[in-house]
This record gives sequence, structure tokens and C-alpha cells, in this order.
Amino acid sequence: MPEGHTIHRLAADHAEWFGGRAVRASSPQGKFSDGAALVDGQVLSSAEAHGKHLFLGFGGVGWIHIHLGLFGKYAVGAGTAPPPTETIRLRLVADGYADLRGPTTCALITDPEKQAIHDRLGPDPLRPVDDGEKAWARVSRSRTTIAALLMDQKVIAGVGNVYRAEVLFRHGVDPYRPGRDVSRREWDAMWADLAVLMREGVRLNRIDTVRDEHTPEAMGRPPRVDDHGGEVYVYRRAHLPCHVCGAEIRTEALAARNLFWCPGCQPA
DNA sequence: GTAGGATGCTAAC
DNA sequence: TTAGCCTCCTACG
Repeated sequence: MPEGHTIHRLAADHAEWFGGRAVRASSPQGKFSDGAALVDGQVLSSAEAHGKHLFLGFGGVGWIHIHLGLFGKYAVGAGTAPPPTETIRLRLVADGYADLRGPTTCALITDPEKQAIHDRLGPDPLRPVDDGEKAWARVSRSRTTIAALLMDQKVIAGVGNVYRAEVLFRHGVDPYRPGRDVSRREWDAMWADLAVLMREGVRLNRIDTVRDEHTPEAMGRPPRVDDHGGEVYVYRRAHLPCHVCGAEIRTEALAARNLFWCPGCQPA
């Protein structure tokens, strides 16, 4: 489930459930036993997100750096934690509990190591201090397709396969267009739109991108049924008719990821 | 029961 | 460009 909105939501949830409190930390799976032992009993002083990276701060002990990758999942809840299972990499318990499974990364890091991660990430539409200027500098000079650039975390942090497909659709941009052929106006609009969409994603904890006039209710069509769970225009809608123009949604693999777009609304 | 795919990324070729 | 990481869920027998 993890695009940037998921991680920002997790940071907020951790701040709410564990912030300022001493937490119990454990690694039922065993793969993070050493780190959990060092953090156990410490106070969670901050929880930050940058793109798809989550940082949990424990004062002098350092930071737990978490990246969910493709499979990683969090189960955060109130009350008593369920009996631990052997796939839980990290369990935090205070007033509530947070169980982490299947992450690409779960490691204890220092301040400089954390800074190095920030340094190699591009601006994040969900971080108030970030803006699209640095991203535009890269995009506007690149011959790489805009679809690939949007997925490059050094260019823009937090966008994944769903937001990529959806933002390109919403702005009528062909995914194969080279970055340098995207106009300033188009980029600014996409950046601003991503900030709105992703903030909504944090709030709802899912990705919804359809405008009011294209919702299932407004269009008299059945709601989307998909394990991804959000209302979208093109993501995983291959061969179905476009909600706007009726053309058949196309799909193609690009750099090992499935790309989805509407040839009618996003002409080459 | 098994295979395959998924909202990600890196290292190695 | 490909394999590998690592977990869960669905589709298909």
C-alpha cells in the first residue's frame, strides 16, 4: 500500500499513539532484535516522513529508519496488541500498538545517516517546506520520459505507480513525453495537484483521484472494486473504457512497472 | 495447494 | 535490463 501518503499517515499515527511516551519495542520475527532492544523503554521524540521513508526518533539512541518497499505493511491499532506472529519485524507498544511486516528496510541509524537519506531524495509534495522548483530543474532538462521522472525519488519523493498514472491522466500528459517537453505551466499544475491529492490520501488513507463530476454516483456507474480500494481514472483499469472519453485504457510495462494511460485524454 | 502479482528499490550483469 | 528482497492475497486447479 505504500506511496508517500501512506508513510506520512504512519508518521502522524506514530506521533499520536506513541509520541512523548516510553514504548516497548520487540522483534517477534527476530530480524531486528538488536535494534528493538536498544529502543525498548525509550521515549519516541519524533516521527517524520520524507517520500516513502519513515523515521522514528528516539533521542540519543538515534532513529529507526523504515522503508516498506513493495510488500511492507503496518498494522496500527488502539488497545492491546494481538498475539505476536513470526512475520512481525518490529512491534511498538504504548497506549496502542504498531506491527511492521515485510519492510525493505528497518534499521537503527544516526543523525548523519538520516541526513544522507534526505540529501538524496527530491522534494516531497507533502512536506510543507518543499517546493517543486528543484524537481522542475531536473524535469525540464531531461530527455527521460515524464513517467520515469515521476517515479524517480531523486527528482520527486513520494510519488508511486498509482499517483504517477493518475496525475498524468488528470493533466492530459502522455506518459512517454520527455521531461523537457513538459511545460512550466503543466509541471506547476501537476505538483500542486499532487500536493492536494496526496494530502487527501493521508486523510483517507487511500488513493482517490476522480473529480466530483466523474465519481461513480455522478456518472451512474458502479463503484470501483479493487484491492487498492480507491476511485481512480486509469490505474489498473487496462482495457476498460475511460471514464471521460470512453477510449480503451492502455497498459504497458515501463522500467518493470505497469504504466496505465488513456490514449484519448493523453495524446502523444 | 500452488502460482503469480502487487502502491518499491538496489545491486549486479 | 534482470534478479532478488519479502509478505499477503487472489485466481486457478
